Amino acid sequence: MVFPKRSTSEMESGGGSHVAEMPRVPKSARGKRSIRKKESPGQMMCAFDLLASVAGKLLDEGDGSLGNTSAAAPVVDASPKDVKQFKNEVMDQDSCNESALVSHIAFQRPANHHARKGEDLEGSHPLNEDPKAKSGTLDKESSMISCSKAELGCNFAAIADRWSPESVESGACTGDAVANVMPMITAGFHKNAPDMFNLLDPMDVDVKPPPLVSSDSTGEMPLYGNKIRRSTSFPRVPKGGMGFTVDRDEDDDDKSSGCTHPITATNKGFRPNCTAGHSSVKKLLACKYRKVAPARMHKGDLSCSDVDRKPSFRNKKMYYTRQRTQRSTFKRRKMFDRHSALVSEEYAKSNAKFTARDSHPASLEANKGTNSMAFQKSHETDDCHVKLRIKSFKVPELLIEIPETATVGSLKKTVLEAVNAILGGGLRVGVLHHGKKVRDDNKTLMQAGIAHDDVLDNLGFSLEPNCTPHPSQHSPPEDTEFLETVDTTEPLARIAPTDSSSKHGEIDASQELALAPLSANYQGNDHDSVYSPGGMSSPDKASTNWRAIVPVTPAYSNAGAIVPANKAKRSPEQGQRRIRRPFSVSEVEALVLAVEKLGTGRWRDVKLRAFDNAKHRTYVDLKDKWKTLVHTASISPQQRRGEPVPQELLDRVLAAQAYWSQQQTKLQPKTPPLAESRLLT
DNA sequence: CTTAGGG
DNA sequence: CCCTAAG
Repeated sequence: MVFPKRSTSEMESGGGSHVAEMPRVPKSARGKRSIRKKESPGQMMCAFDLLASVAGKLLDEGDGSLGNTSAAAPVVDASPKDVKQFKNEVMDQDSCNESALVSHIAFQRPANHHARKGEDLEGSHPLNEDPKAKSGTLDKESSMISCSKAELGCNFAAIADRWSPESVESGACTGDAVANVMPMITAGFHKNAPDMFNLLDPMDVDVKPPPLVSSDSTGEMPLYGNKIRRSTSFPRVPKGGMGFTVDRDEDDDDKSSGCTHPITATNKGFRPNCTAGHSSVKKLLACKYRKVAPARMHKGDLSCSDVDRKPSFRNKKMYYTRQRTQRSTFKRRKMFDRHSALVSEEYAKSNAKFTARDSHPASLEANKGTNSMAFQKSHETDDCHVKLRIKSFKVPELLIEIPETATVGSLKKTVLEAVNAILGGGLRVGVLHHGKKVRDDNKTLMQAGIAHDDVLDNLGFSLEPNCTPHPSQHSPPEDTEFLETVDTTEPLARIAPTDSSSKHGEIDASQELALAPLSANYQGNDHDSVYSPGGMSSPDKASTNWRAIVPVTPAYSNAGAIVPANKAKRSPEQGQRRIRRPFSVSEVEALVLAVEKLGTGRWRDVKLRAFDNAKHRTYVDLKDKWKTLVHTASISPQQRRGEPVPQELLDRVLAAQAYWSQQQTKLQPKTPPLAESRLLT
């Protein structure tokens, strides 16, 4: 048989030479893995990404304490100067930002806060205030808690205002087209604080933010197009069928959630370095945080609950800062979790404005569900395109608790993390039209009244918390999965955030978290149809009402409660088992294909080759799956359980298994690789 | 971090 | 899937 299709083109470094990839290439021979990250060409960054990236940079550069190498230089002594520096850095970064989209991050001091705080911040890092005093200072407005901090020993008071959807909306709508919003992050200080310094400058948004929405020619949302379409078209793939092939680069489901990327970033981004240790961040939203890490919320993961319990792949990757991130460690994450002090953030909401302009005649249908009723694009044909630009998103509030003794670097890190977390997973995008929330995701823009000629100022976007209140609700995880998330979410929006990877390849989507990821990468993946935007498939899930915010917010709003609450509820922190995600036939196929080519024993490569986009599915998972496949293939069909795997695939499994094990043994003695070629034929 | 295996 | 031992 012809097994391994040995194409010389393997990705492996050595790759080419003869036939098949060598079963085992010495690591040294392999290219640097870290570098291997693939980048997807066509992706663009969206506002979310930008924000995230900014944050990432911030973090990254932030201070040595964060970095591995620079560990030595804890930022500890913060002199006023440091702060300044910090600020500058930020600004610089901001300006550098490729995309330029970005927003500012400002630290504000609560007006009523003690002056000291401000001082501390500015002056130096370690804040020596009396914790108590601080907590006392909380605003009344803030629903959050002071208590928790005490426990934590954090000095900053966390403040959280809960925001209601309404508020969000209103904010969003407001309208000046131009207003930029900056994500404000309130750390310990109040949000309204009078004086704040902007760390980042508002960039000109002009720069073409990556098209959140616009792209012209394509007609559909550039980025997301695929996804969307797919979703619509294939609400769900029948289990048995092999709908899509997973095949290499594309497969997998995770893509959908945009969250992923951002999230990922987050996690990775910070290195939990202990140095900073003290501060950790916890999201209020239980979900957020966790999710973040996991990144994917849809499918199986229900939102919050399951997220990523263990640090596994998902978290790991954060391409953001580090290239190598792919392989970043769990450790970080773990550490992070552990130490985390807590930062609670409120949901961030944000709004964005965008302007719409004319556009091409393309259709926007993409976002609408398949079934739309009324008109499709009845209008004139001319401009069916609505171009929008989101100038910036504001992250309304972020609560962060951090010890006074924390370094500035840790503060940065914390903020970054919080931002990433939010971006990553905890948010979904809402669309507001004339101040009203447009909840029907299936409507076409036209139907929703968002026409090219109308849009400009009437359209708003909001970021809403994306967690689900209780995982329990979901029924079959599969079905439900995504819906929640999607539900309210505007298709477009979801899309937007995405692509992290594209940018520099850095961000991976790994995280499951967040928003729908959309990275281009995923295109092929959906087979699982994890998310069916349309939500059409399952009735139950129906959009039900998981409106984003509603349920969730309340729960978490009590800050005080939150912290403890989360833990109490489920401290997923360390570990719950990951949810089970049976391999689909297409995934199996992809696996088989990859193994045929790469052989057994090179799981990391298999992962990269065929499941790079599947955030969940670690190489260990793949190896395990292979193990089970081999077993499955060995037993009688009657004894097999679960979704049946086509016999053809099983046969290939056995053949590949046999082939590669043979190779392995052959090589052992000292057989030259060449031998294999003969064998093959 | 990866692999390989056992649980 | 998880966990661990070994590289």
